[in-house]
Amino acid sequence: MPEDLHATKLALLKATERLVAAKGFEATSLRAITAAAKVNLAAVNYHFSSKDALILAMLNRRLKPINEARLALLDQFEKAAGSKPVPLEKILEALFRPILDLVARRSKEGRDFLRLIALALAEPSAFLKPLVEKEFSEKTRRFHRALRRTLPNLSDAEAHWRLHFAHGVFIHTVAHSQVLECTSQGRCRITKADEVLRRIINFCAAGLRSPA
Amino acid sequence: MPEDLHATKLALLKATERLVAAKGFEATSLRAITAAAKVNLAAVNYHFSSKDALILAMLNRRLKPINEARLALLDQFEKAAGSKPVPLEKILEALFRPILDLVARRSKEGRDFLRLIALALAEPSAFLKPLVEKEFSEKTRRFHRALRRTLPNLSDAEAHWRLHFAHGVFIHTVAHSQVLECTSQGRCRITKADEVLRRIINFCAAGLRSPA
DNA sequence: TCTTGATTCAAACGAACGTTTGAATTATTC
DNA sequence: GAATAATTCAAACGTTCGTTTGAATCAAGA
Repeated sequence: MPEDLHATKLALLKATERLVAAKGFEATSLRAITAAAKVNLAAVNYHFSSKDALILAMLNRRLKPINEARLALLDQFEKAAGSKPVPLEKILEALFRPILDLVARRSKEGRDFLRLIALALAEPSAFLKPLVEKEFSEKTRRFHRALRRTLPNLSDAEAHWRLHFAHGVFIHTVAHSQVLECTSQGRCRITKADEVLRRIINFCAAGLRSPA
Repeated sequence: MPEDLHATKLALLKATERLVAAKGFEATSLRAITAAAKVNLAAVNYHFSSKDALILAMLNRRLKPINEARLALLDQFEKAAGSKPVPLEKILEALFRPILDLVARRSKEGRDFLRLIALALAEPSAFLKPLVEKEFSEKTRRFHRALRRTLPNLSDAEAHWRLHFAHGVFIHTVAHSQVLECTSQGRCRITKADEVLRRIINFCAAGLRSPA
């Protein structure tokens, strides 16, 4: 069943990704998308039934494999740790590496995707809520559990707060990297995934370990 | 010159703040704004000349006093420190307290404003760029300098990275607090400004102090 | 080859948008 | 209190939007 290989659908998903990242959800028209994808205007409603469904499909196409990779990495680190808790730095690596790898592997598409996450989080429009909540709640639960095993002196609430903080570091850093490039006058750039990962993990690990 | 006291302009600014925070920039129409403000549709173009200018005015109305308060606090702490560097926690307090105080003082309006910052950061539309860059670059420069005095072992670039991280913690935490409330199943709430401030400062200070 | 289903296409639909207009109304000044 | 400026108002402008339609085109299976 080569549903996703269908040339028209794929072209639409890619064009949507690029244009929405550049212009935002509402400001990107179906006419612009179909023109960029070189397909007919009616193709969107034919293949996806609506603009909202197209955008959801576009976000899901990237989100799903990334969240699977995150949980797979966490699984792997948990197995490697045996009965012991997973080292804090490994938990953070499982959380952040899949997205940063996407940036490194396919620079333009990866960056676009990060902008889209920031957009989706900020966008108050209702149709994105289910996706954001589903995406966040399940993943957060798993990582919250691992974190409490590794840092047992953290209370349940404190672990939630700090995981939220760590997420903030990561999302803000990668989604608004142009602000950093601007304020640092080009001295700081998000190019090498491993270097950025190391900096972020270093910062977050210290914050997470901080005594109350 | 009671420009800002003009009832129509003020009603428009307030209604814009509320509606844009709830719906986003593009999804909020002038018809919805003028209806909520109980003024005529043409009042926007008469008083602000365009929708974009209205939104910029609305953002500036909140941003300006907050950035002034941030720099004033930093000044105050620098004076108090005399010739010594400002304590790290004081730098962070100067950076974060003015916004959190707005949340505490006027809960609804403060929260709306934080959503607006996240929206403005994520929004790729061009007309916001000058405001965001102006807002960030000047303030960041002052705080970057103070940070390097307090943590002299931090390289110039490292200080930029970590200040960016700290900003991420703060903005993400307050702008997307509903995600935290959701994933923690209501156990974590952004209500008491002082408690949130303490948690954020504690996390960020540890991250900033972390050895390379 | 003919038929059937899937896909593409040009064209149009109604709705909503930001903005403009010019007259009506209100406030200010002399 | 008349004259002048500032503001409000209802109505309309032209544009763009997401979606729908029905015919044209394509791809196989019988």
